[in-house]
Amino acid sequence: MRITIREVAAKAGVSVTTASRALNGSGRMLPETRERVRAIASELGYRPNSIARGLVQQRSFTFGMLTNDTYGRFTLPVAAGLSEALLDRGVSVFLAAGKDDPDLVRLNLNAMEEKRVDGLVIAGKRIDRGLPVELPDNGIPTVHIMAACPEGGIGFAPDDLSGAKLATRHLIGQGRRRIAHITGRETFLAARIRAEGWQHALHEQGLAPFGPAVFGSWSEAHGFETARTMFGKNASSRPDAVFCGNDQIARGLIDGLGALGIRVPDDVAVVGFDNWEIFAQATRPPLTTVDMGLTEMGRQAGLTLLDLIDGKPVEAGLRHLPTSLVVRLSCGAEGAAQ
Amino acid sequence: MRITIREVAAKAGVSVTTASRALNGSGRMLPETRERVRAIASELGYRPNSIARGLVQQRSFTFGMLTNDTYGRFTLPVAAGLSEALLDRGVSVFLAAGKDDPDLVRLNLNAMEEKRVDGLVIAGKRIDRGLPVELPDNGIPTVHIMAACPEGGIGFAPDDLSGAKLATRHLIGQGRRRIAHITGRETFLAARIRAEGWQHALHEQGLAPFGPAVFGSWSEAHGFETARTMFGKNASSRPDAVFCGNDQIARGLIDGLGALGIRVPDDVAVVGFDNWEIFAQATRPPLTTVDMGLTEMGRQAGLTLLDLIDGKPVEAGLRHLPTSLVVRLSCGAEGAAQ
DNA sequence: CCATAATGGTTTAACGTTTGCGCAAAGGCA
DNA sequence: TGCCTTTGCGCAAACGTTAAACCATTATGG
Repeated sequence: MRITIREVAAKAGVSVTTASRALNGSGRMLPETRERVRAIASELGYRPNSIARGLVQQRSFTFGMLTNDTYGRFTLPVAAGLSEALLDRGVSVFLAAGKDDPDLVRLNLNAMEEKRVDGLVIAGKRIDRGLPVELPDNGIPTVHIMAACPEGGIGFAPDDLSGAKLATRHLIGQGRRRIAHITGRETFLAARIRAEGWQHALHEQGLAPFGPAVFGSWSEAHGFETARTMFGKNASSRPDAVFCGNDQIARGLIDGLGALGIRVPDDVAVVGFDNWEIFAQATRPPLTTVDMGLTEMGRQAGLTLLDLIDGKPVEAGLRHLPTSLVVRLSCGAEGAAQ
Repeated sequence: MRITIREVAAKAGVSVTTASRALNGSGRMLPETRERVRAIASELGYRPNSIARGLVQQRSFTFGMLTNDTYGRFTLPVAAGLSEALLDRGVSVFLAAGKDDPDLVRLNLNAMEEKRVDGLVIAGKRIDRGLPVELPDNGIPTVHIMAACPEGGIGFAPDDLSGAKLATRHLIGQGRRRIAHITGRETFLAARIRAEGWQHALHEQGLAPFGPAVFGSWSEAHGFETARTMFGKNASSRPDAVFCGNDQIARGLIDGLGALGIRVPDDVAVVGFDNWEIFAQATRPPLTTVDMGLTEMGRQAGLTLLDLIDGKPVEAGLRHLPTSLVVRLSCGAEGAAQ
């Protein structure tokens, strides 16, 4: 049996209450008493029982994170930021990676309700789709990350618009003028917004988009194929840079260009989106790309949830977190980071 | 305030005790009474408070998973299997993705102790390294997944040996005879074992390994470079197949071969290891690779932990779980799955 | 010197469950 | 009838902690 506060109190010769207060830094008592209790607690290896505390305080010091991202590409950075922000507040995070099966989601949601999580993070893969389940209003403070955020809810998403502008402007800054855009399915809001950012940044400088945005799947295959269709023609009618909607498309494009004997970044500069590090770094050449700040997003979501629980005023709505450009070699910049 | 069992009992006109027993299917009572209580509970939307139950039963119905895999490539499939196996037993899983910082690990470990997790899963990236922290003997049942397993502990790992044999035999079955092996750092036990499996499978058929195993980093770059060194010579002294130690090396190799004008699978068949799906599928051609059964590993770890907690006899030691070959196109097989 | 406040605690109740034990009523058996 | 068993349920304690209320003692202010 683990050691309880009762035994600490007994050994210290004080009441359980006093021991509790000594350890929590609350109440009034002789500094000497507090120290004695603490010394004995650590000597005995006492660990407060978070469950018992939870029962009386009506809090579990526990958050739940529900996601449908099976590969963990988005989930894990978010979860890492979340955990990290909560660690020193004593809050742990349940992770339920539940695919898109409504029944599974519901079961997980149930489990979290029974566990009395203090807060809920709904994390998705796209900003215009929510869970495959109507979230019952269970009174649990909730934030949404990269997932559709219901009316009056609180959401976090990357600022796709300025991310796209960042990438495009950088290409312009590198002297590129004929900048194309290859991206994912037009049904994705993110794809439409990024395309819009690309156009904005170009118009800003009096440049015209190089053709319409090429929508397609979010896959390498799409990038690879588009290399052929876009660069197959005579060299004079080719773009000198491409901003891609994600890193996979960018990589497919680069590989496709390689197959056509077109050099990156010499002939064509390429910028991706997502900064999926393990992937972007391995691209040849390493991929310049827009970082969505997922870890920071997780951190902020955690802090916001804490505020919400503490009853602090929290503004509803969607927060677009700043993105940043990670410059590697595919854009032709000098002195790029590896 | 959430609705408690007290209110259910009151509305059903029974004592709290009877209500509890009705809902848990324990005790003796009129079937009619049991049904009435249950109906009222669901009508009221009653959710048992897992915290209160945990306090009296001295269990939290909670596992902790500690990992140092930042990308989630291994962690998320394992976590998915774990959660899934535990869901219908009412157990949820805390995830702490803690890099390799000893202090962070210790903090997370502390948090889990205070949360009174019933079981602990230590998940790593390699089978010959454990946590950067000496695990205190806190009496919490623990299993290790893809991480060094202390004396007398319980561990799960892919069967690297037979996985490597599987891959190599498949290449032999495709008519390949000059089979090379490119893999990761020799300091990794997994690299040495896979190399051994490769040799075994060849000797089995009276074939000699094509040169020594080429150890290096676990990266695409290593595969890409080795394409040059291994295939740069005259065509007669080239392998006709390569078994790679992971999917990244395989992909690097394939890309490198492409750059040399060597066709996969026509000239050289390639098999990887890991079945990192999103990656293997996007390789051109799609990568035949060894699946480590990570999800199944998570599931088994969960079930084992449950047995351990229930006091059932569980044999100590490392369990090597079967791997399977996922045949795509890079090995030249007919009728391969996409 | 009295009223009041501060100090350093303790006592007691509470959080929402489960569970060992008790107990009345009904049934079975000789 | 008398005794034992079964049925159906309630009482009360327990899990480990926090927190509101209380209390005796000592210090403070006018």
